Amino acid sequence: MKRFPQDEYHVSFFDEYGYVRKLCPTCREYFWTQNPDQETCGELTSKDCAPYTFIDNSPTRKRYNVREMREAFLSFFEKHGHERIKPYPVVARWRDDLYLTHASIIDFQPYVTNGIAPPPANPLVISQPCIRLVDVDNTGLTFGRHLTIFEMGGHHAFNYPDKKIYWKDQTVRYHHEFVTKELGIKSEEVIYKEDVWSGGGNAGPDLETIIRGLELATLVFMKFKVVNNEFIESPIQTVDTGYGIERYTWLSQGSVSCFHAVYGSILDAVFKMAGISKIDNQLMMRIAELSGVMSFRETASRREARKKVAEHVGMNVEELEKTLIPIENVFAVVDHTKCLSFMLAEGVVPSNVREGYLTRLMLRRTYRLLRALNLEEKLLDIIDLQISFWSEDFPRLKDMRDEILEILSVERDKFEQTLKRGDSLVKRIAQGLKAKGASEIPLETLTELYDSHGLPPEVVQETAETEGIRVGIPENFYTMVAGRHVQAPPPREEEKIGKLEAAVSDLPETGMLYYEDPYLSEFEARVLRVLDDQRVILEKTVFYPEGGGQPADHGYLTFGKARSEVVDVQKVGKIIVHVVKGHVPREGETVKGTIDWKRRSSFMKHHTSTHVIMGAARRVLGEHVWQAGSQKGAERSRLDISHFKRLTQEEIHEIERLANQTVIRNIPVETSWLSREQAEKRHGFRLYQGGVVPGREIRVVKTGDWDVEACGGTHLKNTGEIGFIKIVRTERIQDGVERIVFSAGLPALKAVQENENLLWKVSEIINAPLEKLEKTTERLVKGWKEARREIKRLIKESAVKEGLIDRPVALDVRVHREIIEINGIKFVKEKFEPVNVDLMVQTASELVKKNPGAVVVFHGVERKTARIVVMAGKEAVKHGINSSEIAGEAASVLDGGGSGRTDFAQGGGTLVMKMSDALAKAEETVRKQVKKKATD
RNA sequence: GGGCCGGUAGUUCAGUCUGGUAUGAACGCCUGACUUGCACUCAGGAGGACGUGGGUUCAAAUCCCGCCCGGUCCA
Repeated sequence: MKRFPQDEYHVSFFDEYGYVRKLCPTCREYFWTQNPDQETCGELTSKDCAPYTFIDNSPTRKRYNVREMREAFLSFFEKHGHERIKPYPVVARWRDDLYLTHASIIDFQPYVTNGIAPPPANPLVISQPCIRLVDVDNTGLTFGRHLTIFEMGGHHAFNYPDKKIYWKDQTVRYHHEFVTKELGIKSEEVIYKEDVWSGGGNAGPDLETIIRGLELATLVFMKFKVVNNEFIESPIQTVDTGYGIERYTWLSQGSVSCFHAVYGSILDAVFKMAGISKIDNQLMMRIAELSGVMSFRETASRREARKKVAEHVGMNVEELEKTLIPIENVFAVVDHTKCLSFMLAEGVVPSNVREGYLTRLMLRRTYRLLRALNLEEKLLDIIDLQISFWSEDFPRLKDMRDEILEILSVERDKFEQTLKRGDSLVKRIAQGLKAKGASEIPLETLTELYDSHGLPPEVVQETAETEGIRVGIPENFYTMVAGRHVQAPPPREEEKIGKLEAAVSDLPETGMLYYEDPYLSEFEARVLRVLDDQRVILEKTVFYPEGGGQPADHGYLTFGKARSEVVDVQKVGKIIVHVVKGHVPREGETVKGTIDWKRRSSFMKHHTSTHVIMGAARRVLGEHVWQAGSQKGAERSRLDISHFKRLTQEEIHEIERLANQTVIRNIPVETSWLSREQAEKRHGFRLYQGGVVPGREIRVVKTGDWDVEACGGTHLKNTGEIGFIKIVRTERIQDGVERIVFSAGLPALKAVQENENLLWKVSEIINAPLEKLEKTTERLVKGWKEARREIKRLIKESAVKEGLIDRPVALDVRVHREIIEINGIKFVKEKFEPVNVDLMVQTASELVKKNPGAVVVFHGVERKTARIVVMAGKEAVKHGINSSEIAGEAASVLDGGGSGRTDFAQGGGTLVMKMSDALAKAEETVRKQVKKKATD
């Protein structure tokens, strides 16, 4: 990363307070200090520039807990003219480029930082819960320097060309005043380290603030946009600060770990559950002083760091790890469970996609940690502790408590199943390998176990080694797995749109008549442009362009005596393009447009129904239900919702009932255009059901008290016009996403009638009245199964009887059986009519069992195929009989094939009239085989 | 969104690559014997639309193509 020149960091505050710029000899970074003796940058990182010196030795005036620290921060900036803003959700639903809120500035990107929308206040201050999963491996190891969930205190100022709030100097002064005056830290203890910050398409110089080894805040001066790796000056200069509320809390308490400072009673409770009681505080403190060096991505260097810590405290590594690992695990557990609670409180459903997948990974990781601590059954208890601990500051947790616990227990059960399944799978594989004399699981199997069955190699190792099978885990295991997934990205269609965009960029916005009055079906408008003889742009239109899951309108444009058919309508920026077939109007001409009203009105019914069902689903299933996609049709539409279980029949019916109740209530549907910040303020982030909505102004569709969404579709005036909603079926399109397929209006009635027809048809077929359908079907299936069993039994019985080669004449119902002797081998031929392969096989089997010296050839013809079954007794096989060969030879005469084992084979063919030839061939083959053996 | 794995007896699974009788295995269940406690033991028995629909073939649990259901990895 490039460095900025000194000027970018040199603020007048530094001169005024006697700060000097130095170069850290260890990490080669520049820093500013008031202390002339300060040699290094003073930060404890993996480069080990300095140890922590605040452990058991706090530099602050008093001890703060998280709430007190948050409040101190917020009210300090409030006092200095900042407006306090409520935190945003930890799931960044207003953005499509990331899943989780990982910094306070995320709340204002991209609309505010790009100047599209004004900030909710300027300047403002916020304490934003953030989730960062990149440091998940380091959580616990570094005693709390890394957390997956933390609060970022941010005071932000947005400087526009015509309106400056404050910039670098003031930002540093605010920070300095906060830590010295408010917290009481000595000025000379505060070091400012130069750095370059870049992220989310923006960049700028930043100062990291370091006190007693700990980095506490980052003061970022966003003044560049990043375009193609180049920094371009941005017209808006944003002060983006991040104060680690937890780190300040830790500093103020000087506790052994940040977890002690933040989680207090929860940490104690988990230690107690884990039976960790005797913790050597002196030892812990000495470890803590160096804990920051443990942050590494690779296991190898982590071991090195571990060694360093061990030396520091005078223990060997094994001894140290034995004490330390359970403690680190507890640290990670209290962190991860808070993180999970917050994610689930936002309604994230664990799944195999997007933020749901991150939640799943988090849960699985937590569960493994708990297992290592022998605490897996305490998961829900710990979550419950977190919920009550944080609820006072984040009441949503409390509201969502029951849902959080239910989602979690379902997800945990799933994982337990996976582990259980995996365990027996590994055992079977291990036993199979042992049987083959192998002693190690092949790498390919190991990768497959992970990739297809979700079993990390460590888990496989654990199980396999109890079976005495070794498991070698290569260093680059996960890279290798990733290699299995590499593939070319799908080609994009962006280019075409780009071309079109250029061709219409000079035109004014198309008037959207369908918004002014969604019931309008005819209009007149002037043609502004015609492209490629098939794309028509009008000054205004009632044709709805495809968008938001609602298909484009169809219809006609008439002009003079000609007319063209509109087959598609697309939106390019703010221009609406009609794709037409047939005659094409001229530019400047006035045309009359007519849309296919039946089609459109059905879309409107289905679209409003989607919102109605959405509201119903949320009420029946819970607040975690979000729209994951939707597609409207004229007959049938679908709505995908996030939910953690398959929908039951009862739930579907309840959703259907509520939805229709809403139809009957005839609720007015109001649409309005609101500014983004106003819409969010009034309706919350629930608005973004269909995904991110771009632009400064948002169209809000409000269905009374039932549902409100940002939506660009055409809607009915009130829900009563829907008439009737019928859920046709549901399917699970992904783990955690259920698809509801439904019909609205008359198509809904049609759907019901189709089902009814089906019932009638079935009733007719099985000849039972509708009300007895269930009982009768049950009886029929039962009877059918019994009959199958009976047939099987009879075949066996008959086979035993018929299997006697010299049966009593009375039993000899068949006249086809022929027996001849060939060199002491009894050659038995018999025609079966009708053909029943099962019976043939069973009878043959019985026959050779009783007559080991017999060769049986059973044959028969059904329709156009001839079948042959060959069976040889033990003695016959010893005499050289090979059934497979006999079947093959005979069947080839029939223009077919046959094979099997020496004692049993089957064959057949289509030349049914050649059966006698085939049998002759069979006899000939038997003679050959016997003769050959005799001469051997 | 993309990839991979799986669906066979009440349950967990063999069998699928290489098509040819599901003598399928274990556990569970039923009957009986032996025993009275630790996964009792022994003998016998019942229990299968091989997920589903097509195709290929003389012949499909097995090969090919849809679909449904479950699992899992990646972004």
